[in-house]
Amino acid sequence: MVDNQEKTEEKILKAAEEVFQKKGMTGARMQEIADTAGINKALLHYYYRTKDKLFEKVINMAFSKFFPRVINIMGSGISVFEKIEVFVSNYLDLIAKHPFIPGFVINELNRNPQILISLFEKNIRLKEEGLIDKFNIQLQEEVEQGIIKPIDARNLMVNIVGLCIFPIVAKPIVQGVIFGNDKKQYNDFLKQRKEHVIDFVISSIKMD
Amino acid sequence: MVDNQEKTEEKILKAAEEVFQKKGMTGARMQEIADTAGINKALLHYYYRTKDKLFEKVINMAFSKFFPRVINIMGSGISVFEKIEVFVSNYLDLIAKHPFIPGFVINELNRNPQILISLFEKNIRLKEEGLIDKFNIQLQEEVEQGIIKPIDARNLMVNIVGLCIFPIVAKPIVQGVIFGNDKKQYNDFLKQRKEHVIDFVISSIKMD
DNA sequence: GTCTATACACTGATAGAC
DNA sequence: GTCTATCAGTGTATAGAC
Repeated sequence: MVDNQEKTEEKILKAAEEVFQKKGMTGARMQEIADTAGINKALLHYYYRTKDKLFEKVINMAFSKFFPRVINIMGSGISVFEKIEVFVSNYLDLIAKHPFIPGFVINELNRNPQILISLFEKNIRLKEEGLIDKFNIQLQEEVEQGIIKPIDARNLMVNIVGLCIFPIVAKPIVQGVIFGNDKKQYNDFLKQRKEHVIDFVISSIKMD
Repeated sequence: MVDNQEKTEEKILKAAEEVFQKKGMTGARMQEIADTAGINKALLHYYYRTKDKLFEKVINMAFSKFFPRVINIMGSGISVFEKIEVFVSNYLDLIAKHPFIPGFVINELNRNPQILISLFEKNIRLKEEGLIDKFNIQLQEEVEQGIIKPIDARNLMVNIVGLCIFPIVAKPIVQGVIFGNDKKQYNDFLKQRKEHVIDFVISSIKMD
């Protein structure tokens, strides 16, 4: 019954993803995950002996969904402006597809920072590859050429990712405080964000 | 023993703040809060009958620490550029003083958005006062005067708050991924953030 | 592999003495 | 107000039948 096995494991992971992202590690209940997967609680422990093991798998999936692919755009051979455009566009699409992952990962990492170590082992090592340093070299070249105003790669990258992620992660506050809990206004706001963020960032660093 | 009463309640609230912010609502334990406060678990229930009541008090304190005061800067009589400067400066100081509150509030609000309703009742109602709309009118005036490039208040405010909050809320990722877990580099990064964010935002919207 | 039943520990909350 | 003792409920995890 390899077929059933794979189907069950798939169901478990999908259910675990859903419940963990909604309730968090401590708030999630094995019972609820079992119910969501349409299986028995004991079967959950048959596949993943402990809640910790299951959680580790789920947060690993979440992390690897966001980091490996998109961040490599930074290493491609296009100009800084093009990189900003491609990155923001891809990143916002990814966030739209998985809106709960950024907040979930950030929150659980804050509660237990040592998770990051395990995450690094199983994902692409950014530091070793020197991606950020390489991007910074390109950036400073364009600064010297007078294309871009002085800025360092760390600030720029944090700004870009923050501008992309914040409106989603802080959805209750943005929708509640800024848009008086009007869902439509909030959704319309998100739709125009891609264009706006690209404009905002490039407008900030482009030399007059 | 009014003196002792106040002291105990103070100790409880301080301990509850610490534990709830560190572990979250579901992860926090009444026992740990009692231990941190140096009192008995039963005494906790004597002051706050349930965990929910205590949590509500704590998240209310956290919320009211961030919203009422600083956001009113938007309503003062200074120029848009000055508002940005004052707001970012005050906001980053406030975050530095209470680095765990933004992530705590955002996370708990995501898990239980209805908290916001109770929060609104007990804090200044932003929507009714039309603060954002007033700020937008001022903004559009300066746009028409050719001082500022076209931008709406919602995008600008989300950008500013996001740029301030993100590096703190996502500390494990920023410190871990961007700075290879180098604490000193991360702290140095935070120190230069105030100046950078102000520059970045104004540079983006200032008409050439 | 999948189920039912259950063990065992922990947690929030209360009772009652001081 | 503050403590000790304790209960009822819930949670993770396992045993054992099929």
